[in-house]
Order: sequence, then C-alpha cells, then structure tokens
Amino acid sequence: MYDAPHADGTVGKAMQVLDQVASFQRPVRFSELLANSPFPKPTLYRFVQTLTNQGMLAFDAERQTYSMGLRLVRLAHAAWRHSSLASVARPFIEALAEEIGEAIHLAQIDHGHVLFVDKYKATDKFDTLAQAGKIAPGYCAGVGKVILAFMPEAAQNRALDEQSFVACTPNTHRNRKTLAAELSTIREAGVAYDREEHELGIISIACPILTGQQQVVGALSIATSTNRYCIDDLNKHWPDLRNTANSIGAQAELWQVPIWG
Amino acid sequence: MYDAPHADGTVGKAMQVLDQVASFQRPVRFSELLANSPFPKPTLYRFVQTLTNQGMLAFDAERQTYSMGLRLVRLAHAAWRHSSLASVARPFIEALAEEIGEAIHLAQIDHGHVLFVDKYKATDKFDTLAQAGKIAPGYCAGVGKVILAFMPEAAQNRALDEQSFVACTPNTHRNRKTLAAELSTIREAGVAYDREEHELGIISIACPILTGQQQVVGALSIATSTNRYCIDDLNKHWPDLRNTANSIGAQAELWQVPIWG
DNA sequence: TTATTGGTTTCATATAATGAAACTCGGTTT
DNA sequence: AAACCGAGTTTCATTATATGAAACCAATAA
Repeated sequence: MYDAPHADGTVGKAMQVLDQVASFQRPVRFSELLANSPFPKPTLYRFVQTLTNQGMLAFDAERQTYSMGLRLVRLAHAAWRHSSLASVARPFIEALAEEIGEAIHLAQIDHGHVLFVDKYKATDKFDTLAQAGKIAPGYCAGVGKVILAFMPEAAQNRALDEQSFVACTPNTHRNRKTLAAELSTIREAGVAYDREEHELGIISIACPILTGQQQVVGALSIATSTNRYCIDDLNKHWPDLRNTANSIGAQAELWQVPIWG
Repeated sequence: MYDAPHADGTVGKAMQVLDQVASFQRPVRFSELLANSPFPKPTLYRFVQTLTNQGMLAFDAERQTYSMGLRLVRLAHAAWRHSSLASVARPFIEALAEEIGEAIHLAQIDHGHVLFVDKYKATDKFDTLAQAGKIAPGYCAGVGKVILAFMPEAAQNRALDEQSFVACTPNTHRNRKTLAAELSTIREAGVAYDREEHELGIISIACPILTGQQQVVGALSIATSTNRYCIDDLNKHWPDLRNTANSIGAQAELWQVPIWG
C-alpha cells in the first residue's frame, strides 16, 4: 500500500501518514484515514495535527478534509533544483524534443520506484509539475527497466524485491524471472523498449544516463503512441537519444547530482 | 532565518532540519548544518539519518553532502494537484497570457510567505517547477500585498507580525505602518501594484482571487519589465486580469481548494 | 608520531509519544 | 424531549523514545 520500511522513529511514522494522505488522490476525512491506518485514533489525530501545523498537510475547515500542504511545494522546489537531474538535463531535453517532435521523459529512481522528474511534449512544452513526481512501477515503463538494468547487483536485487508485478497490460512482465532475463539483454544492448507494457497504445525507447564511472543516475525516453509509430521508427532516433543521454551524464558528473536521489 | 514556530514535537524539529537544508541553496555538509543548528551534534545527526532513510533528504556519499530528497517531489506532485489553485487556474492563466503576451504569476500564501505556485511566460510557456515553490516576502511583490490586503483582520495581523521588512529595493516598504496604509488602499481599489519593490526593473499589477464569500484564495499578476512598459500600460490589462481572477475564484469554489493552503 | 577535525556510537536520563477510556458536540432516532 | 449515535477531541498514567554529554573512530594535518 504505502511504504512502511523499518519505521524509524516518530518522524518515520509521520511520513507514513503523509504518504497515506497522498495515496488518496483527493482531500480526505480524518475517519477515512483512521479506517486504514495502523495507528490508533488519538495517535493519528496528533500526527495530522502536527503535520497541519507544519504546513505539510492542509486542513479545509469547511469540508473537514485534509490534503497535501503547500510547504511541500516549497520544499520540492528546492529538491527539484538541487537534487535531481532535471535542472541540468532541461536544455538537452528541450533541444532533443524540438528536433524529433515527440514526448521526452526524464526519470530517476527513488526507493525502487521510477519517478518522472520532467517531461517535454513538443506540443504542450514543459508540463512539469502536472506530470513530474508521478511514479511508475520499475518493472514496466522503458525508463524503469533501463535504470534497473544498469544498477549495481546489490541495489538491483533490493529494488527487484520491492516490485509487486501487477499486470498493467497483457505485455507486462509478471514475474521476476522474465524481467531479470530482459534486464541482462537490456544491459548488453544499452537500450530498453516499452512495448505497451505500461499502458496500451504507448511505446517507448529508453537509454540510461550514466556517469563516467558507469553509474546510472537516471534515464531518458522517447514515447509515442502506436497509432503513429512503431518500435522501428523509434529506433531511428536512437543515436540522438543516446547522444543526449551521454551529454546529460557528462554534465551531471560535473554537477552535484547524487547517485541515488 | 528559517521558520521555527512553536516547535511541535519531534516531527516539527525534523521539518525544521528540512527547511534548513533547503535554505542552503546547494548540497550541504553535515558540519555546515551543525554550525547553525539549534540542535546538538548527535541529535542533528540522527535527524539527517532518519530523513535520509525516508527519502526526504538525499545523501551523496561521494561528496558527503545532503540535499533535498526526491520523495518530496513525489509528495509535492500530489500537493500541487490537490491542494493548490494551480490545477484549476491553469487553463485560465494560459488563455490570459496568450492574449496579452506578458508573464502571469499565480500565488498563494503559506504561513505568511507568498508562494508562487505557477508561472506562465508567453515565451517559455509554463515553467512550473523551475519557478513554482519560490517564495517571496509578502510585504513586497504585488501578489503578496494584494493577498495580505484581502485577508481577514486576524490572519492579516498574524501575517504582518511575521514580516521582516528587509529592503529589497529602494521602493520596498520598510515598516509596518506604511505597508498597512497601502493595504487598505489596495483593499478599496481591488488592485495592487508592484513598483519595483521586489526587484528593480520589474513592475506588476495584481488582483486577488476571491471566493463567493470574499475569502482570498490567492492572487494573479501580470509582470513586465520597466524597459518595455509602465504601470499605465499594465492598467489597460486590468479588466482582463480582473475577469480571469474572478473566473478562477468561481471555479475554485466549486472545487476543493482549501482557504489557507 | 601526535594533534585536529569531521563524523559516529554509547548510555543513563529526561522527555515526549502512546492509547484506553472518557468526553463533547452536531445530528439522528425513539 | 430524551436517549442515541458517530465523528472528532481531550485526559492521563504508562511506556517508549528522543536526548546530549562524553567517549570513540577514522582520516588528514602538523
């Protein structure tokens, strides 16, 4: 449901509550939270109180509902600028998108989830916050697979353990074995394809973004819909995609991009 | 320096640490944090540990620095979509910006700070995350003043108490009295002007976004630079701005926008 | 080698979180 | 009305957790 690692301390629990509120995709009543909360009533109550005081949650007195607070936006602003690839990658993505006229996704991995941190659609230009921050499971989506493929052994195993293998479409990997097999292919080839594994009608080609020491910091993909193009068409863009990814990687290295976000 | 309200509990302190990390506009060493932290070494240490585990901070082992974590981006995604005006306001702003060809800012207030939640520049289209989440003091910036002006007495006083009146430019208000005076003028007029009070060369005209019950939920402004236009030019756009603000207000009401974020 | 600095761990103590139960307050129902 | 409910809030003795002085452990630097 929502991440519940080894619950470190009180703040860990508070973050758990934050996630829970986020998981409802709408403002939510206290009682709704309580219903599927591991915490007893007064405890949960105090958590939401505190979080609301802190601006991490927002309480609508009118409707008696909680939603995510604006302080998060403030903090995320900093996160996005200083802890993600996005800021260094932007100009490159823009150039690439203009050149090939398809949507470009930039992703990083965060605790086993693929996190879209930026997106550029030739038509609606940057569409950052509306899309950024979205998560997709790592076992489908081109960017997810390519990041997994290039992770070091240990981290990869840890990440694989966290995958749940829900079938998004008929093409989705449904167990660890077939995924692991594809991952090694991907690693050799240096490219991953998403053949409608995440969403029917959407295909993509993805490249890893590597540092000089061959550490993955993220991935870049070109996505399109099947009624316009097929995988072979995307392949034509591979050199460009590859180059852009390399440039970003080089740039990231000079810059202060952390490896695992 | 950074918000330190009435420190509620352990999580409050943890959030304080988050803010502190954000306040450095770059990855930061433990010792740097320690230097201006109210917390003793081991306490601070455990906080950053926990926050890092939780993905709220990111630790770059290479350089031994902390920066904001990606989990914030994930959470902010939800915040932006469900707890802010931005999602309902976007289409309106887009239309307005295209029509008048100047940059439009959308702001909300959060704990006495004006928070830019969206920005549309006719040239670079939406530039959300790069700009959104930025804060500006409430006592300068057109949007800030207009929001303050329309706040209910009590909240206004509380917000005014939190202002520090640092002079950004020669035109900035430098004490509560002159600001309070302008606020009542603004309230009557329904418009606020920023005459290079925040940044030299930048002027703007701002309107409040009100609900049916005349509660401010945010503000909208048209900003431009003095070497292109003067305040009178901006005034020509006032009707449009006003209308857009009204439409957004009406829409927000139907929707689930919380009053104080 | 011996300081020094930046980071990590210990452990007795103080403090803060916990949750069962009791309470309040609109809105039902009898 | 009186009794009842269910969502939200508060109390308070108990327990678990955070705390921070001091000690410890590298790595440089002198």
